Order: sequence, then structure tokens, then C-alpha cells
Amino acid sequence: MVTIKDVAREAGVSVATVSRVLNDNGYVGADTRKKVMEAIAELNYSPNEVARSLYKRESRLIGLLLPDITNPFFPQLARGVEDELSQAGYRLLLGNSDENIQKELDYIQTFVQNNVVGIITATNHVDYKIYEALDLPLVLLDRASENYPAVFADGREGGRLAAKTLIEKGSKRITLVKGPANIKPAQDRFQGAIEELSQADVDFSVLSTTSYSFEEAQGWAEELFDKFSDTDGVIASNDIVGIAIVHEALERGKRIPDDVQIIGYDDIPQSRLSYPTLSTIRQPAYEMGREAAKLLIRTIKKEPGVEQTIQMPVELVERKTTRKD
Amino acid sequence: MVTIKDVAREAGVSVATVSRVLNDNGYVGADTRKKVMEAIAELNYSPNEVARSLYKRESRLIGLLLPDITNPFFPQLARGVEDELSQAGYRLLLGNSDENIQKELDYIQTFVQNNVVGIITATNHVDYKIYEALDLPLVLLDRASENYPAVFADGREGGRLAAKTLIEKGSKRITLVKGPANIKPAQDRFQGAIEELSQADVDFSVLSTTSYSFEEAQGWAEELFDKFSDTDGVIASNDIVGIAIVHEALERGKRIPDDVQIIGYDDIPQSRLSYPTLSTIRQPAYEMGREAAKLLIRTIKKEPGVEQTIQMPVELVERKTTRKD
DNA sequence: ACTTTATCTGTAACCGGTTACACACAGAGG
DNA sequence: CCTCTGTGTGTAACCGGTTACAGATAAAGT
Repeated sequence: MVTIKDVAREAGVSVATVSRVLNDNGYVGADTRKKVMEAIAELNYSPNEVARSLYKRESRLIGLLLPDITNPFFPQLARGVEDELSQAGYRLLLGNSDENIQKELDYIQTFVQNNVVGIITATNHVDYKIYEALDLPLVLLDRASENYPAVFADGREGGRLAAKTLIEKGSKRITLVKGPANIKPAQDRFQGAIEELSQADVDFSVLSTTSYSFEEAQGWAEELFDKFSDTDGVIASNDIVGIAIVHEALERGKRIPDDVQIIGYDDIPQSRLSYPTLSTIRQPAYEMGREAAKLLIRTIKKEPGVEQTIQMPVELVERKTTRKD
Repeated sequence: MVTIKDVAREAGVSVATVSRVLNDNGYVGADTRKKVMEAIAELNYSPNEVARSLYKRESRLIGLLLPDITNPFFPQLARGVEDELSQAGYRLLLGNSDENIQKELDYIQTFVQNNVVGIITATNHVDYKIYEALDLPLVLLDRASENYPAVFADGREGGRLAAKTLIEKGSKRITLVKGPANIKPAQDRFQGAIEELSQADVDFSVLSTTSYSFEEAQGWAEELFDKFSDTDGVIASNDIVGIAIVHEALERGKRIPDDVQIIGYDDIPQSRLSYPTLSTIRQPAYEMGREAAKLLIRTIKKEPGVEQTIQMPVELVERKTTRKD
């Protein structure tokens, strides 16, 4: 490994001078600078971030904690975060928590141990005490909070919008799929939908589910049509479940959207590839990731007047599983 | 920040003793150990990885370089890698390269600068000189190589299998979708399919494509049926494109699999949710990730007799877009 | 009783950077 | 001519750990 000392020796100067060239601070004579630059190029030197990080007590790393990168909603968030951060010179330490407190704690600890300069988290245990003790910039992503800066979409509004859409387009016996109880945004959209359904002139029923996984989605869809076979409108807990329901409906010979309308949530990329294409409530995941990263960077740089909360708009994406009015 | 000195003071011993307790090496008296443990608990101390990493010249970090986490094949790989690594106490530094050499180089550099102990990469520029200069354990994932340990599935065999399947099940005018030229595994499976098609008694044509993206998949599908409207069997370049083709076929009133059979590649989770469910050649992505991680760990620990190459089996997954024979 | 060995603990050097401080020198201002 | 200021550079302390080495004590062996 080539160190700053090697460069210093090669250039015939002290390490302090090399450091000043590297960081472009302090006085350095023009020809000295040139010699140093040449030595750096010659030796193909790049400074050790670990040493730098130790002295400065901060790195260029940022911790990103996601529930599960395997769920197609999260890669989009992650990508948004990464694109924004890497442009600003930061790198990502990534963890999947599986909504498991122990894993979450472990990752937060590694983040701290590695001197990250900030954390972006999309998990549900933010009220847990470890976060309080943290004196690091923290941004919540896809989660709302009173106590921390956060970037999220309006789940309640999204839920209302989904329900309103089905009602307006003529569904009369609506089934609302309730997402996992421990996932906050799932409950928000559920509440929003309930509000809207309650004050409308329609029958509705609720199917409770406990996961968003691909493996189980098929099961929820079957359960749904087993229990509520005459439903003519389904509000899915997310797009994965929505796509599974579309699938199952066709399997059972129902016509979409004539016999049953289906609306998803998230607008993951594959919604556009389902047949028929899935109508859904779009959350701008990639942009949310970018915004969270921007917000974090501003907080790190202590820029004045940084917003605490960015609420992103949700939006109805009408495709083929809802009727044209 | 609470440091080892604070612990030493609290326990009334030297930092060396605390370090010995932490690392469980050297002699430490039973009651001294106890006092230190108590001080650690009392102060809620956890050692600074950066300092440790500086002295030891190695961290507990591993660099993972993927083309694009937004493509659903890669989160599975990533998850496999992560599950295996985190169990062994390693953490992940993640980068998306977009198959862009500059980004790839930048990430490799950060990996080195942060003293990672190993790198797993799933990119196509491994022959680039920077990798040669690297004296770090390196494992290629989803890529084969003469020079480095690698975990990959047999693309050629997969391509053959896909072609063979359509041929056996009676397709006579097969269209082969050729994936992006710069992606090695795409070319392998293409070659395999070509081999099989060439020696069979069928007509076939090739559609060249330049991306795997969701946005463009729809376009490839349209182009396919515009150009080869009478095709009765399609070998897709991957599942995303496969699902888009299924979609477009239905859109055009074709019956699947009676009028046209379609076979995908990868077996991403959503293949099972398409309608009809997509027959495909499965690559065990999650397991590949795990194997790559295991291989890397063994290499890091310098275990003797570590394999250079692990070839994972591909497998036909028959679902509803191919005929029953 | 004297050496040897095992156990326990502390001091200080080290990892590779950054930076406070000291010092040298040149040109400007009085 | 002397001081002052701005510029350029080096020395050494420091960040928070790990570990080589030395010194102390007690038990064991001869």
C-alpha cells in the first residue's frame, strides 16, 4: 500500500505538505504543488479514507437501512438515495433489517462504529431508544415522524384516492386488503381507504394480510376470492399483492375490469407489465430516495433553514384494471 | 463518543487490558475481566471500527458492486450475499455501476480506500487493469472468468435448455431475443440457444435488443410482434422482457401457449405472478449470492483448497406459457 | 534457596492521515 | 534599517484502537 509518506519521500517534501496539496488548504508553493502532484500520479496514490476518518471523526459513508431490498419498492428508493449521495461524494453502507429489531440495532451500531456521517432509515422502530442516543443526522424514508426529518408520501391520501377511484368507477362491493399491521405506511393507506369507504354508499369488507412477500401474495389472492367471491372491486395493499390478485381473478374467469376492478399501490415498475396493466396509486419512490439524500446532505452540511419534512405527492395511475368513466 | 480510554479509566486499568478483554487474547485476570466488562456495559461502549481498521489494515467491510439494483435479478443476489456475510460479521459497502467503467473504477477505489477485506463484483469489466493491481480477495458473481474465483450459472446450457424446450413442445417458427451485447451472460445464453436452434428442424429469427430495462421492455415486445408476427415460440432475453412479451401477445389477441409459447430467463419472483405464469430458465440467484459470499469468506480466511469456480445449475421451470406435452 | 515458568498488567510505538505550531524568508511600510 | 505581514514548509501531536515488550508476582521445579 502506498502511503502519504511514500509520496512525501518521492516528492522530497514532508507529509504535511502532501496533505495540504491533497486537501487544497494552507499555503503551498506552485512548484512544490507540481512536484507533489507528479509524485501522486507516479505512485498512483490515493489517500486512505480510514486514517482520514479516524482523525476527523467522520467518514464519507452514509448508512442506509431498508426492510428488504428484495421487495421491488425498495431498490427504487435505494437507487434514488445512491444516485444523489454518490454525486456528492458519499458512499453507502447498506443493511436489510427485515423489520427485525435486533438486525436493525446491529446495523445502527455498525454505522456508528464506522463513523458514518448520517443515516437514512426506512424502518418502523424509529421510536426505539437507540435513535435518541444517536447524535448523527438521521432522515426517515417512507416513514413519517414528529421527531426526525422525514421524506414520505401521503399514505392516508393515497388510501383515500384508491377507494375514491373504485367508488367513482362504480364498484359496489369493495374488498380492502389490509397490509401487515407492523408496517406503518400500510396502516396509513388502510385508514385512508376506510375513511373513504365508510362515508360512501357501498358495501365493503376487509381481508387482513401479514406480509408483502411474493411467495405469499398468491395465497392472499386465493383467500380473497374464496372469502369474498362476489367482490367487484379490490383495493390491494400494494402492487405485488395487486398483481397476484389480477392473476387470480383471471384464473377464476373473472373479467377485468368489468367483473372486478383492482387497484394497487406503489407503482412498481412491473405494474406496467402485468396483464392487464395494473391501475395503481403511485409513490415516486426514486424521487423520494433522492429527496431523502438531499435532505440528509443539507443537514450534514448544517445548511440553515432545512425542512424537517418532505411530503411527496401520491398520484393515481389509471391503467387497465379500472374502468374508463 | 466513549472511547477505550474512558473504559480503562472507569475500570481502573490500562487500555491494553481493555483491548485484551475485547479481543479475548492474552492473559487477563478473572476479576479484572469482570471490572472491564462492567465498565463497558456501564458506559455502553462499542469499539471504533475505524481505529481498529487502521491499525490492522483491514476492516470488516466487503464491497459489492452490482450493475443495477433496480433490475429485479440483482436484489436477490445482493440479499444472498448480505445474509451470508452479515452472519459472518461482515458488512456491505454497495455500489451500482450501470455497466459504466468510470463508476466501477470509482467504487473500486472507495472500496480500497476503506480497507475492505474483499470484493464481490457482478460487472463486465473485470479484465480491466485495475483489478489486476488489486491485491484483495475478489469473487465474480454472475460472471465467469479464467483469472478469478467466480460463481455463476451455466448460461450456455440455460440457452440450450430454453431452445430445446420450445422445440420439443412444438414451436416451429421461433424468435430468439438477443440481450444487450455488452452483457456477458446475455451472450452466453444467446449462444446456447443458437446452437440448439441451428441443429434443430425449425425456422428461427433473432431480435436484437440493447437493454433489460422495464421502460424499454414494452418496446421490444411490440417490435418483436411487428417484425415477426407469425412466430409461435419466443425465447426471451430475460424474465422482464419475457413478461412484456406475454403482455403484448395477449394484447394482440394471441393465445398462450397455443398460438405462441414464451420462455423467460432468470426466474425472478414476479414471473410467478404474471398471467399466464411465465415458464422460464431458473438461475438460483439467492443461492448464487450466498455461495459467492461463502467463497469470498473462505478466501479471506485463507482456507486451504478453496474452489476457484462454482457453477450453479440452471433449471427449467415449467409454468403456463409453454405447452404441456 | 534459587531458578524457571506461567500469569497478569502497563508503557509506548504504531497504523496513515490532519493540523496546530514554530520557523524561515521575502517584500512592504515606517 | 527595522518591524510587520504574508507565504511556504517541516515537526510533532493527535485520532482510537492493537500489540510488542518489559516488569511484577506467584507457583513450580531442582
